[in-house]
Amino acid sequence: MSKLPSKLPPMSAVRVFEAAARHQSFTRAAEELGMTQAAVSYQIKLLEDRVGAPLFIRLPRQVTLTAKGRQLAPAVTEAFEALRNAFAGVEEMVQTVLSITTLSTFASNWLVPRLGRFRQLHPNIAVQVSVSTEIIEFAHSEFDIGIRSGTGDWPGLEAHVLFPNQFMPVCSPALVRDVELRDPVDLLSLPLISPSDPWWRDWFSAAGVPNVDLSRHPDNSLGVQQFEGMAAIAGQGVALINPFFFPEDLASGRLVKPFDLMATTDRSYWLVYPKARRRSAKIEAFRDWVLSEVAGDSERTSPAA
Amino acid sequence: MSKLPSKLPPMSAVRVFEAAARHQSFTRAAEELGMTQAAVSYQIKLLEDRVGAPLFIRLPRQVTLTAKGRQLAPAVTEAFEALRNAFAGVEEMVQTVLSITTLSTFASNWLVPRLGRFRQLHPNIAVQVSVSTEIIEFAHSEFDIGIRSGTGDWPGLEAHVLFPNQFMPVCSPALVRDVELRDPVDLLSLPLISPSDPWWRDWFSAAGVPNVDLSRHPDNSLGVQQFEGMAAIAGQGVALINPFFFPEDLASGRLVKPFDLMATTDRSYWLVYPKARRRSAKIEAFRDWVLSEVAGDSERTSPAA
DNA sequence: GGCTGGCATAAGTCAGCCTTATGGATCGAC
DNA sequence: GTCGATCCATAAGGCTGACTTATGCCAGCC
Repeated sequence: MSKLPSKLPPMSAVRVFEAAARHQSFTRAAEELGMTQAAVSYQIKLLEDRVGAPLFIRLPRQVTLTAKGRQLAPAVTEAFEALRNAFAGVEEMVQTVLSITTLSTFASNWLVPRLGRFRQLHPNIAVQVSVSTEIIEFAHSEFDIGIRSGTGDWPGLEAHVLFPNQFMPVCSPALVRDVELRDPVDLLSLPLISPSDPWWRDWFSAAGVPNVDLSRHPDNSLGVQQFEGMAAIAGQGVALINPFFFPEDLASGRLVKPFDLMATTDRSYWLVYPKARRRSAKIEAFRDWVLSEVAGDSERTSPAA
Repeated sequence: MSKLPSKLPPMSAVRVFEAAARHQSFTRAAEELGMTQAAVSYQIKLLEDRVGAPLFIRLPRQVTLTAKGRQLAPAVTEAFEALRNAFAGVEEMVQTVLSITTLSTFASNWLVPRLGRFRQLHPNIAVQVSVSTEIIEFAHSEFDIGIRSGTGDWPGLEAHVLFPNQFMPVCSPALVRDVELRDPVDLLSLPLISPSDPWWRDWFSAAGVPNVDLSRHPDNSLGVQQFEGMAAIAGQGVALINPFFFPEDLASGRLVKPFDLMATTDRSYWLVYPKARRRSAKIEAFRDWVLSEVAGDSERTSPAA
């Protein structure tokens, strides 16, 4: 592939040489590198042995580059400058770009509408949102933060609970205007959205209607809560949704709750990130912001209920 | 001078990253670098911690660069390539350029006339000859080899004796054609070249003429044996020279020895170089060549004498 | 002549790099 | 489906070798 790679000398020595050549002084190079003059002398000698020729001429109270040293110095300085730039660029990217993998409905019905506020708080952080229905392993990806549903036991991940994964039937007020709903079982007379969703059974169960038969209902499954909510608003039927995702629609009355009964699960929505990166400023900023937003949600909904 | 130098990550880790990025494989990078796969994994993780973001995505049986890794890799590879080139250039210079500091007469009357043969033997070594009357410290210079006169006790230097520092009066045959020289003291009737040279007293001493008074002779000192020999050939007087430097002139009769008496000294001509560099191929080559040439000289002169 | 500034050298210590060993995960073959 | 091969991660431990401290040397400079 390439002409014999001609092994590079130890990089630590090269780095010391670069500083010493720039300063034409071992002592000042040592200061810059935060080590002693003796260490610089040691490394230079090492490199000279490696190269097979002196790189500095030792004059009484100063050092000068030899011809070989002069040939080497500019190229080395240039290479290190290039490295510094490259790492500075990545460093900036690391600090300013925050990438999130999130569940679809959380993104559309919770995160995206509020992102404007985060951008105002942290104008120098660019948020990249990636939507996925699967849980993405951090080891197999390059996301900074994830929003996922589960029980919070992910090894190696720091997890902050956001809100419970719970469900309640909702529908458009028009759909139930002329219907008398005294008992949960009455809901079965209305069209259900995504009736194949297993949570329906759980909700009826919690409502005292076990072993409900939903096979009769046409399976117009939408799969994504956001769409189910939209369908409900459009009056197409009763959807089982997490009220956290539709605060506006519930507050404005676009969606109504025929029964104020929540089916709870053992799962919640979580904000997670690798434990090792918990000190990252952008991660801290985003986490704190999300948690404060969630706290605001609770304040707004809980006392009102 | 430059914008905050933003400390570079440990170079050893960067080097490992470079190889791993090129191969898209930790195992193959380890092979290239001559270390174990575990060491590569360790260094990569180190760099990722330092940078604050993953650089590789760990897929089942391979690794891929993340966006940050992709941003970093080309720049790093380029920088290392530049370093490799720079060091290769110096390496070549080290191997192919041999610089010598030598005494003037040795250069003109011994070395230069024979250098053609050395070049034939080693066409890939370029010899740079620098003439100096002072002995140059290797620590304060960048010479590979030195030719100097002395007793051979230079600490840190490998020293090979070439021939003794000895003297004999010579002159043009014309100068003595009509002169009867029975006794060394008769030389005093002829013009002496560089009579202020202290070796004259030593030679007369060795010839059984102690405390000779040379103050009468005009002090037309030339200082350099080469010039003294040339003056003698031109018939300007009797010169005290080292016959090693004038083999041709003595053989051809352009110079004659009025008395076959050599004044010896405790000094010799030496070929020296730093002990630490005795393994250098070009130094070995030159040293061996010089010594073989000197051996040839002795063969040619000694049996004849 | 002391004093200062700069580099070299010796000795000793300790961090951290690398190795060995092992485990987990996936892919392919049979 | 099981077994083996491949590749990376991780833990534990050893050992190198990069630093530090201390000292010496040399040359200018007051």
